[in-house]
Amino acid sequence: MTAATTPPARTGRPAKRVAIDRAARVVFGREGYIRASVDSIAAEAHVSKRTIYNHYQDKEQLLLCVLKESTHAVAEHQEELIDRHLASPVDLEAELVALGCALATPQSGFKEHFALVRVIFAEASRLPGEVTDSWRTEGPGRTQARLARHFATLSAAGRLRTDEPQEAAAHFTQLVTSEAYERSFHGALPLPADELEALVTAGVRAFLRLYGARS
Amino acid sequence: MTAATTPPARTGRPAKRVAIDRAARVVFGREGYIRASVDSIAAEAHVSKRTIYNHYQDKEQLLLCVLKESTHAVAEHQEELIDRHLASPVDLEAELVALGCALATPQSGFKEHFALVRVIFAEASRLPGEVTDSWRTEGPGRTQARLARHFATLSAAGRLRTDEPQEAAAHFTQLVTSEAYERSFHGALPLPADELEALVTAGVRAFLRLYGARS
DNA sequence: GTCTATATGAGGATAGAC
DNA sequence: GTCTATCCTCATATAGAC
Repeated sequence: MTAATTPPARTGRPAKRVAIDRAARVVFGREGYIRASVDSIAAEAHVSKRTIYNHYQDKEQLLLCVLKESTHAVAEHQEELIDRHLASPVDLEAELVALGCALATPQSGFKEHFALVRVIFAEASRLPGEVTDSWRTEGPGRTQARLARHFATLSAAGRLRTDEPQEAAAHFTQLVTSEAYERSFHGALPLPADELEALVTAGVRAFLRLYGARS
Repeated sequence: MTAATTPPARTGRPAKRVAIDRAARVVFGREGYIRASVDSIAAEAHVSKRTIYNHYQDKEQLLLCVLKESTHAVAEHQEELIDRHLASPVDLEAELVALGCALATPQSGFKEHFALVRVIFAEASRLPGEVTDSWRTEGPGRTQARLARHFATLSAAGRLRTDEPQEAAAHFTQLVTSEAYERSFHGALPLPADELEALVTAGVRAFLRLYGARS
C-alpha cells in the first residue's frame, strides 16, 4: 500500500467495469483490503481476473477508485436524506430524530459503503494523505455542510437558535450519531433498533437544549 | 478468525512472555491483524517463533490476549487522568479542556493501544461477540462510568447541574472527544495540536451550556 | 480465460543448546 | 524441560504470460 499516482487505465468495456466496481465494493467491504483477493473479486463480478488487471493497474488502484465512487454515492444519498427531513419540517424534533436514525445506520443498499469506510480507517496510516483528505471533504464534509445550510435557514426562520450553523452541525453529528456509530463498530455489528432510537432521541434532546428556539 | 475458547497455555518463562506480548502489541498495532506475521512478532520480541507457539495456541489467541491486557492498561490510565482532573477542580472549564485533550489523543506510551483498538474495529465482524462486548465494558465502559461518578459528585457540590450523570458523561465524550477521534482516524493520523484544542474547547463550552452550574 | 512464476503466510517438526 | 534455529508442508496471494 504505497502511494500511487497513476490514474486507472481507461480501457475495456464499461459494462464489465461497473460489474468489477460493484464486486470490489462488496468484497473489499466484506473482507477488508488485505483479505479481499483479486480472485474473489473477479468471481463476484463474474469476470476473469485478467479483465480486472485490464481495467485497473493493481489492487490498490482498484480500492481507491471504488472508494471514490462510493464516497460520492453516500454523500449524495445523505444530502437527500437531510433535504427530505429538514426542508420544511412540521415537527422539528421528530424530523431530527428520524434523520438521526437514518444517518446513524447503514441505509438500505449502502451497507457496503459503510464497510468500505471501515477499510479506510483500518488502512489510514498506510494510505496516501490525499486519499484520506479527499474522503473527508467529499464525504462527511459534504454532509456536514448540507446540515449547516439547513440549520442556518432554520435559524433565520426562528426554528433554531444559532449564529454558528457550522458548529451546530458538528454538535448534531456528535450528539446524535457518533455514539450509535461507535457502538455498532462503525456499522459492522448490528445495533438493536430500540437502542438506536434511544441514543438518537437523547442526542436530539440535548441538541435542542443547545439550539432549540424556545428554551 | 473463528471463535476459540481455549485459554492460552501457561507454560514458558514469564520474561519471554512479556517480550512476546509487547512485541505483539507493537506489530499488531502497526500492521493490523492480517498483515502482522508471527515471524515479524518473533523478530520484534527477539524470540524464536516456536517460543510464541509455546506460549500461545495460535495467532488469534495471541491477539485476543494482548488486546485484553491493553484494554486494562488504557482503562486504568484513563481513570487516573479523570481522577486527576476532576477530583478537586479549581477552574472546572480549564480542567475539562485539559482532560478532553488528554483523552482525545493517544497518550505518551499508549500509541500502540489505540492502534490495537483500530484493529478491533477493522476485525469486529469477524471477532467473537464476547470479545467486542468485553472490550466495550472493560474499556470505554469503565472510562464512562468513572466520568459519571465524578459528574455526580460535582453535581452534588453544585459545580454541575445534572441528575443523570450517565447521560452527561456520554454527552461529554461525544461533544469533547468524538470529533477529534474521528478526525484523526482513531489516532492513526496526527491532528495538529491547535486544531485539537479548538475542537475540545468548543466541545467543553457546549457541554457546559448543557450542564454548567450557572446558566 | 487458464496457466504459471514467485513470494509469503501459518503452523508443525526436528535438530541441538543450556 | 524451555529456548533457538532451521526446514517442511500446505494454502493462498499478486501479477504477468499464454
